[in-house]
Amino acid sequence: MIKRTTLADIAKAARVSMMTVSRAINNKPGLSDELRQHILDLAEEMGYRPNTFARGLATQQTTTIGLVVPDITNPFFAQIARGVEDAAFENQYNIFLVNTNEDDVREAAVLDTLWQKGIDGVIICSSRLTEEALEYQIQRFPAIVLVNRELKTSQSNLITINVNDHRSAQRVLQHFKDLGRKKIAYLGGPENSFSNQRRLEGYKAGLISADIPFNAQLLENAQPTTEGGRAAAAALLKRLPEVDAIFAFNDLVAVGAMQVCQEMGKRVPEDVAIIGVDDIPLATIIRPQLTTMHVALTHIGRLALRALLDIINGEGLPAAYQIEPELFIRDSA
Amino acid sequence: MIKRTTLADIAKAARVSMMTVSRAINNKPGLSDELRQHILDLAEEMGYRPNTFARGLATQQTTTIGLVVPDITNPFFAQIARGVEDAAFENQYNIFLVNTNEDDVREAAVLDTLWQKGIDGVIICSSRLTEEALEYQIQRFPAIVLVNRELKTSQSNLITINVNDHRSAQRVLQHFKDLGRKKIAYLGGPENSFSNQRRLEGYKAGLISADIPFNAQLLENAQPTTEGGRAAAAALLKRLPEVDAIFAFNDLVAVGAMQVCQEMGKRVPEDVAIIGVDDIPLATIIRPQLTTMHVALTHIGRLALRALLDIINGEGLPAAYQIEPELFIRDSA
DNA sequence: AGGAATTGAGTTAGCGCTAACGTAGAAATA
DNA sequence: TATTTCTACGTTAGCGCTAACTCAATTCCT
Repeated sequence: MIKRTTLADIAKAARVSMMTVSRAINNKPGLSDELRQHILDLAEEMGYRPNTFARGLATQQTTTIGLVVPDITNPFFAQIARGVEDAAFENQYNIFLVNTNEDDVREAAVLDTLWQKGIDGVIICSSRLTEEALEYQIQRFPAIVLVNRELKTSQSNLITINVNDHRSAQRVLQHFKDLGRKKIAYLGGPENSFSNQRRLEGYKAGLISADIPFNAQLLENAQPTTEGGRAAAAALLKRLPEVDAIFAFNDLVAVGAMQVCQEMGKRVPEDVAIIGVDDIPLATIIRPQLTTMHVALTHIGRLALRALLDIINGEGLPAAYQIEPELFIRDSA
Repeated sequence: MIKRTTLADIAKAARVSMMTVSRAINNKPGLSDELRQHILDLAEEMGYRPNTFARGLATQQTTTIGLVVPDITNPFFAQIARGVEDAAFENQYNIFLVNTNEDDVREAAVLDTLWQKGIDGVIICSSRLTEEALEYQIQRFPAIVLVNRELKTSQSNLITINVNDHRSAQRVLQHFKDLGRKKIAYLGGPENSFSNQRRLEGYKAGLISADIPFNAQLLENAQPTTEGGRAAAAALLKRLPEVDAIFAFNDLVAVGAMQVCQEMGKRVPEDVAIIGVDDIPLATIIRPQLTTMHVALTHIGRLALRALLDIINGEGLPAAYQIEPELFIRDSA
């Protein structure tokens, strides 16, 4: 490994003090243009790159943030992560990526190690921490952005970004109503999921608008995977074979449900119409292509990073962003 | 934000020197057990967490590594990343994640910023850099692991991990032969991809074993996406409608090809048998389920991290790992 | 019992960088 | 001309931590 060129090396070569070099590198005033250019040329020539750790120690800013996701393998989070990373790259920030594996103990543990690194802020996606634990984390980090999670109390160093799940569900119900469907089931996600609760409310509100009475028999909880969708759909259709529409917690669940329908000899969308949420790539790969509530995931990622930088830079901004999803009508409904 | 507890704070509270506290925290010899315990208790009580940046500055070790992938949105890399991160978590390492967007200029740029952070090592997946550029990177980082990329020269701080693409292709051809297929096409990946070249060689070798003459008409290059697979398969089948087997560069290409076949009224696997590579989650979601060369992706990720730590810790080890994929026979062939 | 080896600390210096203050000389002002 | 104000740099100190050295007190050996 080659030895790094340091500020001191350049200072010696240029026969000036380290401070002068520092000023030149950081484009700060206090030296003549010729000298600045000379130092810059020298730095270039000597292959100088500032050591960000050392700079971080001195300035207490690391230009590094943490990104906490349940599972990067899930395309939903992968898309968000991609958006975050792209925006971070543009702003010269680096990101620490950690997976919580949907486990709140591990989530607390990784936040702990992240905090040790002295990072400037964290973006936490779909946190499983309790309200209390989350508040503790918020007061220890300089800046936090919460994606897919709400918090009752508001803090000055916190911004939340949430999808409008309520409206999303209502829009789906609206579409089912337009299609003339009456037996509309909801294949919900994990019970402790916040989005699930909001979508359930939206589902109920949608039923009221469509003038359809609520029926608890049409509800089933599913793990947010294809397998979970299969299991939940199988249970649902065994209990109520006359279901003619399914609103799924997400696209994976929707695909699982679609498979089960087809295996039971039901045609999609003729016999059962299915709508998912998220619009992951799979939605257009599967046949029939999935009608789904499109959520601009990479956009959320970019927004999350910008929001975080806004907090770090002390700009006054909304404490909460609401993302409006859009119904993408394809072939399954 | 709360003020961090530092070593100095504890030293003052315990009325000992900072060094004594440092020794206690890092479990180094040189102090009595009682004093050590007392300091540890105090540290716990005061909520002390070492500042890893400061430690990194002093020790020149950051317990941080970089992970460079073309696109975390691609399930192939997401799985590997997950393996890397899991193993990193177990070893108390943190990872910087960066996407190159399959662009060699951006790849060089992110490696540059990574290097500035003074990280202990990098794992680079599917590097697009030239041999020369890669060698430059290798000599500037303490440790490097290359996944899905070979290098002619060998270096002491470098380990490569590659899938046995040659054998993989041969195994596929073997299976097609067993199925009695004769017109076997290869839908290759990008021309500059190393795996693609190796698979093409394996394909040719497989043809020889199967006693089938090589026919360049059966070759088509595809972008490694579903869309790319569709385009390539369409071109292929237009030219040579009698194709009865397709070996695809990866599962996404295979799925695209499968769709095109079905849309043209060909049955899979009866009329056209299709085999992919990688075994991403999609392979079991799609219908018919995809027969594919299974590659243990998270295992590769874990292996990559362990290999990197081995280099960092100066353990003598193989310079190259070869991963043997396995044929998972499902419904498409 | 006297010197060597060991134990349990403290002291010093420095990782690479920057904030804050200091200072010489030139230019501007009175 | 004496004084103030800039301009262009240099000096000092410190971010939080650790490596390497020092040193006093105890233990051990012959």
